[in-house]
Amino acid sequence: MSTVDKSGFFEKVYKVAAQIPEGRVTSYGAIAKYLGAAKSARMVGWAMNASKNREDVPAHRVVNRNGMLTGKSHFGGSNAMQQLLEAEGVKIREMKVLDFDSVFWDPMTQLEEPY
DNA sequence: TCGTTGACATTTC
DNA sequence: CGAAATGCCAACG
Repeated sequence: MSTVDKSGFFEKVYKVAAQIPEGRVTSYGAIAKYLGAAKSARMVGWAMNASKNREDVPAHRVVNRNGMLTGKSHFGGSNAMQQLLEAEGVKIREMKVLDFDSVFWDPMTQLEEPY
C-alpha cells in the first residue's frame, strides 16, 4: 500500500474516519478499539490532531463517548463542526449529538473485515 | 531518559 | 451533571 506515514497508527485512524458514512458519527474509543488500541483512545484524538492537515479525514464526524463535540474546540473554535454534522442529518444540541445511539457508527460492527 | 500534555474512557464521589 | 482521580499510550521539549 502507499506509504504515507510509516507510523501506521495515524493511517489506520484516517482510513476508518474516511469510511464513516455521512450522517453518522463514531467515537474515538470505537476507532481505537477497532485498531486494537482501545486503551489508547487518546491516541486517536492525537492522530486526529494531525488529521487536520488531511482533508480526507472528516474529523467533525468523530466525537467522544458521550457524543459530545469535544473536537470543536480544536476545529477552529467555531460551530462549523456542528453545522457540518447537522448538514449531514445529525442533530446537534449544545454541542452534543442527539440520538447518538442511532447515528453512532461502529467500525467493528459496520466493517466486517479488519484492515 | 524524563516530565508534561492531551480531540478519551471509566469509576467514584 | 460536574469534578476529581486513574489508566493508557504516543508525541514533544
